[in-house]
Amino acid sequence: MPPTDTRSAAPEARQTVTSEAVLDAALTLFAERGYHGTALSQIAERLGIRTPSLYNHMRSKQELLETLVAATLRDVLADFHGAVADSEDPVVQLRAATRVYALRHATHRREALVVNRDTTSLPEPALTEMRERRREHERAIRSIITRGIECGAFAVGNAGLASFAILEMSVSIARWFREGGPRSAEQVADEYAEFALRICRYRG
Amino acid sequence: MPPTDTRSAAPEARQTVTSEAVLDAALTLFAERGYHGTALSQIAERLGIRTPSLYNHMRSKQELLETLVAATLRDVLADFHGAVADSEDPVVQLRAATRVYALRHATHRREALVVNRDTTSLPEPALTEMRERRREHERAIRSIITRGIECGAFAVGNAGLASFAILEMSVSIARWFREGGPRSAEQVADEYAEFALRICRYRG
DNA sequence: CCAGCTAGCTAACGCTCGTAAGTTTCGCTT
DNA sequence: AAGCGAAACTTACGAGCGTTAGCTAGCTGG
Repeated sequence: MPPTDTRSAAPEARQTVTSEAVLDAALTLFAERGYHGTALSQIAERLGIRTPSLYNHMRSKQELLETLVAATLRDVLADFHGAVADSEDPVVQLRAATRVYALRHATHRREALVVNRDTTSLPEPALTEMRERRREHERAIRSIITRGIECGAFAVGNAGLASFAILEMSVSIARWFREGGPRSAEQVADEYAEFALRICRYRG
Repeated sequence: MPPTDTRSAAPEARQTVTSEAVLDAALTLFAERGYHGTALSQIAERLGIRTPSLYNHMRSKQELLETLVAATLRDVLADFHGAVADSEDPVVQLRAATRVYALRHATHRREALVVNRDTTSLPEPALTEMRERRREHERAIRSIITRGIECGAFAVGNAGLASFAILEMSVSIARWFREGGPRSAEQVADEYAEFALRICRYRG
């Protein structure tokens, strides 16, 4: 990720901005103030260019949001499928799935904040598509819990309720986690994976 | 709560809007599209009046948000203090505190969504004040957990992590709960209170 | 060494926003 | 019946938004 120094002190080099840098700046500001609370002028300022120059690297403000959300949800699902591939055991799978999900929310805080706050601001074809991806993830977690109940590993009244609770407590890590704080992202993720199993009443 | 019929079919009565109705309309729209995503014209339209007429019932758009957030956080803290007053037992207190918090998020979904999404859009004196109230709540939950660990009722690695997880999984109820769905608000609240104790590893 | 592409720039657009000022309408009280 | 006040209205403003058009400078490849 290129931080793209807001202003190069030396005037010798023609500074140029990549579309990755635009996405990165947009990501930071959307996470901070929300999509509607962020003006393109603020993104441009952060990159050291004028507002219209942004259009050399993007098609529209909405496209920025769409790209960010789509990429994030794609990565989340990829994480998930990678995590549950190693085993068929619901206990192992739920621990691994929660771990990668929690870990992602600690290490990709901005993405998580934007997805959770501003997905609803997407234009309609994309909105439904993105909601479907989230639902797919939720259903997958739920089915792990259901299988765990069936085989006696879990004891929880309602798999849906548990899956919501597990996912959303993990999401919230993005709100308070700070890199360089008392706990590493991995430690937090391990702890949350444990919480997930406790919610499902696995006596580990 | 006065729903204030958007348009009275009968033209006989001079329809008049109260400031409670304005707050209610703002609450609905802020919850739906976010503070920055909502225009005063939309609030006015929902009330069947013209935009400038809103100023007979409020001072500014920001004041609307401030009022809504302040009232909600006040009620949350009142709920909490009412819930933990009955007992000194950390197990009983954590169950009761989680129950009322979860219940509030099921029964006051709009308020919860606005507080969680748009508190950061508040102007600076209010922002710090509101953050302080949330922190106060979080500290109170954490201290219950810490006391539970000390007396051996709970076994959890870190009280802070657990309190975050418990609070945030409850907050998210506002995102999916629907009145008239398969489970009542009370049932969900009870289940979540149980989740909280499981996270803290109380073998109930 | 020049042509062309890239990525800046300025200027300007049309629109919407929040808000202010002043006016009209209408029900209630006296 | 008159008058007052509340709450609606119209009109208008200045600012800021996202976006377009057209121009310019500089690096790159032939």
